[in-house]
Amino acid sequence: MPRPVTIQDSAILEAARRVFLVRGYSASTAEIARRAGVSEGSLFKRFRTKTELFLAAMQVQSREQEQRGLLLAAIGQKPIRTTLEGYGRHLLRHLQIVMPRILMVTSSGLRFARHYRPTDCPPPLQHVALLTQYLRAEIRHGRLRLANPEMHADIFVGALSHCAFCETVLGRRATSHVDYVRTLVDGILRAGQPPDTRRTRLPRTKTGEAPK
Amino acid sequence: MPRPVTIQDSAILEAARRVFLVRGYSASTAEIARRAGVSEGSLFKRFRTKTELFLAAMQVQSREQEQRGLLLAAIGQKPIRTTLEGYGRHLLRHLQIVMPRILMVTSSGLRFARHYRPTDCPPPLQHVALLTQYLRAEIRHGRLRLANPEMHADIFVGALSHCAFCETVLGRRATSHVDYVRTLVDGILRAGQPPDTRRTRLPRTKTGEAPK
Amino acid sequence: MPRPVTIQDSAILEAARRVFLVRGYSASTAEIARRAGVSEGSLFKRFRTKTELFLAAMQVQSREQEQRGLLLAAIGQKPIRTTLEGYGRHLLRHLQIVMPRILMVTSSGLRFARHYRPTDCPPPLQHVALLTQYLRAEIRHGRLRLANPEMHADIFVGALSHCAFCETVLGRRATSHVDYVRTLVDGILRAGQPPDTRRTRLPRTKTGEAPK
Amino acid sequence: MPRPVTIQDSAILEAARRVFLVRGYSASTAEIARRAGVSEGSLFKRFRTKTELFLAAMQVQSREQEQRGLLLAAIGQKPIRTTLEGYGRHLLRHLQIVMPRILMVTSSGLRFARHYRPTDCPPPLQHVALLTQYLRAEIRHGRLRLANPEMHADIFVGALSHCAFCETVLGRRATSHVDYVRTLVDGILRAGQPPDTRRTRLPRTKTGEAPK
DNA sequence: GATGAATGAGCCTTCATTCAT
DNA sequence: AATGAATGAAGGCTCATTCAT
Repeated sequence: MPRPVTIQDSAILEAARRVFLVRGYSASTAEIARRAGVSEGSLFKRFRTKTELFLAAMQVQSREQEQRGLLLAAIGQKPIRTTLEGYGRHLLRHLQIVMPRILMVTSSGLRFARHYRPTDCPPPLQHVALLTQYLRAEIRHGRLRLANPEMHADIFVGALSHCAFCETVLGRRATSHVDYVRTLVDGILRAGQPPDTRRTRLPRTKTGEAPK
Repeated sequence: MPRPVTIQDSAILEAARRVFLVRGYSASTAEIARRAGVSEGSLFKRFRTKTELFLAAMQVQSREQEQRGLLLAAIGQKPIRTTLEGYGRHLLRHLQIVMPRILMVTSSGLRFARHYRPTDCPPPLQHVALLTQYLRAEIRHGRLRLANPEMHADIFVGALSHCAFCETVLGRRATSHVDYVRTLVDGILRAGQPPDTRRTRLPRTKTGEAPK
Repeated sequence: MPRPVTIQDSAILEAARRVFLVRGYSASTAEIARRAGVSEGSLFKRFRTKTELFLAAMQVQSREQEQRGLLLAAIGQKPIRTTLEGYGRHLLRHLQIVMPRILMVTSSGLRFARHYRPTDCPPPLQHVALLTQYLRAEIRHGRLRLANPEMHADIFVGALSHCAFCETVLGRRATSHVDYVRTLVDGILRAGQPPDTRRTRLPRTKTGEAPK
Repeated sequence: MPRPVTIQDSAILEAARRVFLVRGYSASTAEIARRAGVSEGSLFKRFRTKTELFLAAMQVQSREQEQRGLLLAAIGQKPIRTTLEGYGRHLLRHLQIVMPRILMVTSSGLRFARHYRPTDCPPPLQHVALLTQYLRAEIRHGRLRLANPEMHADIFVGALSHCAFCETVLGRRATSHVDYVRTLVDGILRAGQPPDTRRTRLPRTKTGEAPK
């Protein structure tokens, strides 16, 4: 009757995460073991190699499927603004967690591709794809008018991603996330209107004309 | 009278850059020396420390001041669309170079703060500040109408930054940069129109209303 | 439950001593590890630094307190000659061990002061102090007559120290230690007699007179 | 017509000496060159190897022959006390210079023997030999009575050597050199008197009897 | 003759990994 | 299962020495 396992993988992974995110991939396994309150031997019983541990620690276990369900369920039902703002705020929180880890993996010298199954679409693009799917559906329902939904999805995700990126690289910043997301949603809702209409409101001769 | 210098710092830095950007900060100085066709000893004659070499290699020598001049000179003169698209394309090219290096430095485990003067505005925010300055000026000239120029500048820079970020993390991608920038510029030019006005043009019953 | 310790610090120290005493401080840790039959890694698990190892190896664990007790217990009891000769022989043996190490540490380039507490009396002077204390006590007991006990103690220790020094620098030598010590003791015992008295016993016209 | 030599060996040697005596044999040739105000190239033009430079710097160019002449000339002429004190003071000054170098060479890992021509008698012993020769001569002249002149010479040189040794190892010290030498000379002059004579002055039963 | 740029061997030290208990 | 002692393969860095000018 073997002795039961007393060391939780989660404890190791959390310690590894804390250490790797501060010291980079070059952090030593010794420090991680110490932080996890575990012997180095145990570490390597669970993760055969440092790289394996690193990738596991940087892996994100998220409830993305759930959010995906919520977004798709809102199609044609809930107000677009409300839906997009809710999704945007969720996505930003998610990216705040994911971003430092992506940075770490990318710059570890390990190829990013190996981190995710090669068949999967890589995470940032997944969000763009999902949002595009939503926007297209709303367009089909006639609730939204957009010439290029994929581009807009990309800009929307991109801005949030950039926000998370800056916070990761520079530390906290002052901008209100709620306002930030709202402005992004405004951009999408406004895009339905043809720019020509608006242009009449500004001095015709000087501004905003497309280059010939 | 001593033997003339035959090893250029630039050659070392270029080799270091190539190696570091692929293998990360953990890349060995031996490999860098080999790539530069130089002895390890010479490496350390020029850069006393691996860290020093790393930071020097990741440093960006850019002609940002020049672009800054171009942008500010266009105020009230050149068409806004042309100016913004030109600036956007330039910024994207710049970010493609800068992004991988920022990533590397951030996640090297070296403390970022030590290597940039804390009084300086950090690079990504500099671009936002410059663009905001431009947008405000055009608004003052009555050539543009924007409720929140800073936010828009942030979204503009953010989207480009994200674009560069994705390319860095995932590798090349297909999207046309020209189109991408144009869509972003559209967003800014369109933003002058109040969303309320537009909303009346879409079927009332389906869009943007508060959830029942 | 972990693997039991199989490498004794003493084994490492002994090997280090052998190597350092022959090759000097510049001896390589690799050679020491080889001599100790141990991996270099293990070396640095025990001694964090080459310097630390060096100083530990040069440290002397001696039973000086014991000898101190013996000497002081003899005051007023055992014959002075016997006591001094015994102490002298012991001191010489001790110095033969200490001398090469002092030499090594002194000229290693490491600053001596950092490794001995500045409040402590440095080792060679400790012996002088102890012997002086003994001589003074015997003088107080009326068993010895000496104008300058400290000077005599210094000469006594000095001669033995020099003996050990020569052996260290030149290698073994022939002189009988027993005779050497006896002569030194003679010097102290004889010193009680004023030189003037003695001088009369030698042919007046030839010795020690001031030059005409 | 070759360009004349502008760098003096003596300047290099002096710099080397200063550096080696402080930093030990591990001192770098770069530092020595810098201290000497000379390029590393020039250093190695003069001394083919670091070891060669080291040994040359530690070599002593002294006027020992001169002192030898003075001492031997005094035989049977000048008062013994005056002669011995003069010689002692000279020897001490000499040893203060020689001692640190002997320490350095001994602990450099280079074999001491190689430093001096193997046919020569090593320096400390040379002094003992010379002094012995002098004492024997004075004994033959009937100006001195000593059972064991070699032993006394050895003690005399040894005490001075020890004095220099302590100063080298510990730094300056307070003892008056003049007094120190005088006491040593006293020891030799006194030794002529048989210890038995003196013993009568002390309580017979307790002190100083030779062990049976 | 003098210089200092260039080198490569080797040093101290770290660290991922294994292994005996 | 869990420990931590032990290891050996690098890694960063230094330095004596050479060489083109």
